[in-house]
Amino acid sequence: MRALGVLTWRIMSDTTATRGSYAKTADRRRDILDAAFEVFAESGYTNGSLRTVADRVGLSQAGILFHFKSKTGLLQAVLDLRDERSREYFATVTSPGIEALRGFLEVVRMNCEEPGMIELYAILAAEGTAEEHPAHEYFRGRYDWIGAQARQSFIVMREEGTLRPGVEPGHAARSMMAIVDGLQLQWLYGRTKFDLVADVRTHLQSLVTVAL
Amino acid sequence: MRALGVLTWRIMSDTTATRGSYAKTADRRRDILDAAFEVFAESGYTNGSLRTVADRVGLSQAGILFHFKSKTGLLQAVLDLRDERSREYFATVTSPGIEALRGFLEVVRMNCEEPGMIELYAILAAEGTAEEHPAHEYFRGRYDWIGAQARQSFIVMREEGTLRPGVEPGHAARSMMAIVDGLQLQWLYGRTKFDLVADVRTHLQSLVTVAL
DNA sequence: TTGAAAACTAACCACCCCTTCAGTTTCCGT
DNA sequence: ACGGAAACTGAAGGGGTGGTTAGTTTTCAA
Repeated sequence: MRALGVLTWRIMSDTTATRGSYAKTADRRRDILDAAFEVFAESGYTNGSLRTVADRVGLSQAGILFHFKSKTGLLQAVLDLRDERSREYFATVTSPGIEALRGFLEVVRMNCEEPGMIELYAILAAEGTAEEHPAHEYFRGRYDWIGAQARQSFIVMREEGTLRPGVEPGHAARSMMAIVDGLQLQWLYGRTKFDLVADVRTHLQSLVTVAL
Repeated sequence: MRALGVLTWRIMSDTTATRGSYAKTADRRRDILDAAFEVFAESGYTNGSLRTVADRVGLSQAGILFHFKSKTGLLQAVLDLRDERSREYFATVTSPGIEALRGFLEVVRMNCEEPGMIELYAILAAEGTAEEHPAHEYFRGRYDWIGAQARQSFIVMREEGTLRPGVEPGHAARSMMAIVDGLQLQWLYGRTKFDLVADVRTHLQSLVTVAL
């Protein structure tokens, strides 16, 4: 009887596995991710420490390593979470062309309302230029994806005749991303106050003939 | 006699001071600065270590702190040295206007030939967004200076009628700096090969009516 | 209510960091 | 050639890092 019970448990444990998380665990993980987002945005990945993340969320350092098995794992989770929104936003709205550009502008506007977003990407993108950096592949892929997406939009617009004459789609795509990154950096130094979204729109407007 | 001698020495030491450096010291310092330039360009300031600088130049870690009293002192020296060139270049060539823009393009071209330059500024500019960072003031001042300089040039050109109609000098200046910073970042990720100087020139050309 | 898994902590490890300092070697003016 | 300053080293101090582990508390299903 008992032996049979244990056997049943063994079998169940092999199939249904380990019992699952507690109710509040999901919230905890989210708290940790939010704190990590802040810390990485302020100090970057290498310089930001698990300890400060832990302090900020009211846990021990080992505690957060229970939820995310390593520091790089935590970074990955942060990036994945933040990617989710813009990616799903793009998935619904976008077909290549003027609408995609407007969507891009919209994403920029959204990021401006959560300044941590700008800090995080500015710092990590620079830090991630080193090939061994855990975020290197992420940003390489990101630039590839956005760049290709944008280029495709400009190509479509050229065929439609809405691309300003003489503008090369590849250059337009690169310059679009560059303007955003560069302006964000200036914005972080905060000396000169300016409307980031307006500046980006002005630049995009110089590339196309239809109103944005 | 002896007491008088000591007195004289005291007086001399007050005026002519300490004897001065050895012959090869200047070269040593230069070697250290070059190595530090490399290390900071690769890993940034916080992450780059004095030890790797020391190893690369064949000195002990304490040895390089004899020449530069602290790590931040070393960074300052690196920045000062690198600033020297472009600053003196600008001082000779520049009066605000189209010539200043051409000079700016020339500086970009120069930096492209020494890629470490691009790495260093991309990484440090992002790292330096934190207010307590030793390079923070440096970059704030740099953006201020270049931005004001550029804006002045665009204003002059507007009066000359060589600024493309509808272009606002402030936006033009910001976008000019942004394009460079942003493209440099893409260039560091190196996936897409492109001519950085050509892209910058194309952008500048979209702002003015005279050929660059 | 009980008992086992999940959640968490404290302590520790091994490593790297910048800086300081007491000595040692190298240079070089006299 | 000598003597003292400059140049440099090795070791140690004090601090912070990510990661591991043994043990404790909390949750929750049966």
